[in-house]
Amino acid sequence: MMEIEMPKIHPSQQDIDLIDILWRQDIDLGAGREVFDYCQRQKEHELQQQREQEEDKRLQQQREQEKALLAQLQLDEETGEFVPRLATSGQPLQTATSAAPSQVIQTTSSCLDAVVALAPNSSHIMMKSDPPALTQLPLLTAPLPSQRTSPDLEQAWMELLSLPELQQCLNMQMEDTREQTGGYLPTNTTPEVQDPNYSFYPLPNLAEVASNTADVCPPEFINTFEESFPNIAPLDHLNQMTLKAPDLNTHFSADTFCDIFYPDVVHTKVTSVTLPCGQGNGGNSLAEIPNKPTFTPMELQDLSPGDTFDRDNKPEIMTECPDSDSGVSVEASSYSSSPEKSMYGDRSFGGYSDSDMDEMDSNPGSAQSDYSEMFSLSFQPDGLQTPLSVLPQQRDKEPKHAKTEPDDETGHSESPFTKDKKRRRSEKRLSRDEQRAKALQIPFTVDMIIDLPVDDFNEMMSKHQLNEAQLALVRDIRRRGKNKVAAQNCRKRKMENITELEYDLDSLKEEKERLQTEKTKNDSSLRKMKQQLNTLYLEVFGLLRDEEGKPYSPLEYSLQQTTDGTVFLVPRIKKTLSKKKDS
DNA sequence: CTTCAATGTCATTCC
DNA sequence: AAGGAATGACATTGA
Repeated sequence: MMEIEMPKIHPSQQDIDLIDILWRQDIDLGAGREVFDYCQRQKEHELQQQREQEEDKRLQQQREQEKALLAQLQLDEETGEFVPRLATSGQPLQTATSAAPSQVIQTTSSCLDAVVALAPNSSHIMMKSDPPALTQLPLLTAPLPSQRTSPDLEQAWMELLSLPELQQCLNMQMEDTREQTGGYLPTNTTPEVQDPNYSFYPLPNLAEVASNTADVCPPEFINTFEESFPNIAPLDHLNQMTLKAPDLNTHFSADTFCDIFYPDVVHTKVTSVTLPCGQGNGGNSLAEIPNKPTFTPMELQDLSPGDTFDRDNKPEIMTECPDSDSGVSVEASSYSSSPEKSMYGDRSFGGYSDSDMDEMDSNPGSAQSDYSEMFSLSFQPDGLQTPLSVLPQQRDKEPKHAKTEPDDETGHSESPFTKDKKRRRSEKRLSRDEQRAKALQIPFTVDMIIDLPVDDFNEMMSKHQLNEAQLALVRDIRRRGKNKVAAQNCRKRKMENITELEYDLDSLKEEKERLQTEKTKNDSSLRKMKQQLNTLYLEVFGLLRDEEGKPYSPLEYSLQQTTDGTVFLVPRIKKTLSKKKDS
């Protein structure tokens, strides 16, 4: 898999990087790493640091620009777009409620920074993300380090976080959780107020993560890492070692995310499961990754800031969230006048509805190809309902913009995974709404929802207490189900009509042919009869004699027959004379 | 990569 | 008025 192209007199950058990788993987190179041009590496390191400083400056400027932009924009509730803020309208986007604990505010601001840092075009980042979404972040960010795909990945993030249904569902679960726990979260009652606290949950990029981890990871590891991925994209040969990036992130993610998201609140919980970032030997973990995904589902849950909200009391939240993003329809968003709708309401932002969510089910994005392989061991098609179960959906989001399916192109044609994927696809195709219903824990089967008569349906609904999102989903499922059948019938009818019309057309063609044949026969017959008549006429005319016994001239006389069958010999002259008189 | 058929979905109209 | 059928239009998906 790895191709080592060593034999050059002066090792190139790629060679050095490759040596680094090998070294960190504890692969015996037969000599110390310094042997492979230590001085050059020092220079490179200095250059790298210089570059980083410039990059930091740039990021700083970008953050300021973003903040300025935020201050000037206002959310359009109807279109879900940001529009230039009017002087007197609306609340400041970043208004923190008085009820919000200080650490939440702190989280928000730090998150903003992190988000801004993440996204080069970070205006896109101004999407909503409700707190439960945080539960997804570590796991979803796991593949982040493979930053050569960062544009795709960022886009995937944008899309994921922008999903109205995701927001809606998560938001509702947030509310449920808050009700049960009386949690520490801000007790906002209006979406507008809620927005600022939930709007910016960061997706730390690699650089950010690395810097944040500096206090727990040995500097040399960081340096090594930074050197190894100085400009990650160009390292093509690293593409064949895709395993490393996720691992790096797994090491960073625990503390990093906690620090960024919940500097105070979450830390205690997370540290109990913090991955051994501080061990300092990145090489070992790098080498382990391909065979041993660092994140197990449980770990992912533990690392999820979101479960801080109430992990103990409502573990099912975790199982619900992954799918719940797909469970809420556009209408759900609109019904609840949720902040998400105002952010990306209706279809203005690509029209993400529950159907859009489903698309994620079957289309792994390019950015996650490595990712899917990484988690192929722990991934359950739909069974575990661990946070990982969000993966297929998230991955499905991709193809809209990255229509390739790198999973099939990675060269890892491991049949089990491929088969599993195909199987999941077919399952997904059969049970889209079922997955949604499952995600929102709808207590009915989709068939019941669709097929029951209205009265029975209403009765069934009245027997269960469903929240708004569930109701909306049930309505959507029923509407879609009915419409799906209607569409099938319609197409069937259309096809039948077409078939019938084609049959009619054939019949008419045959009829036409038959009539033409008949016409030809009749014409022929008519011609024959005319001929016979003419012959008969001449014969009869030839037999006629005048008083002197001479035959009548055909020029002067003609035979004419009246309606009663009597035949007269009529002189033609009179006829011509009368004609002259008329004229 | 393009094309095409099948299918799902949405919007709209009508009953 | 609500629910559903019908259907055109569009998007997605897989071959």
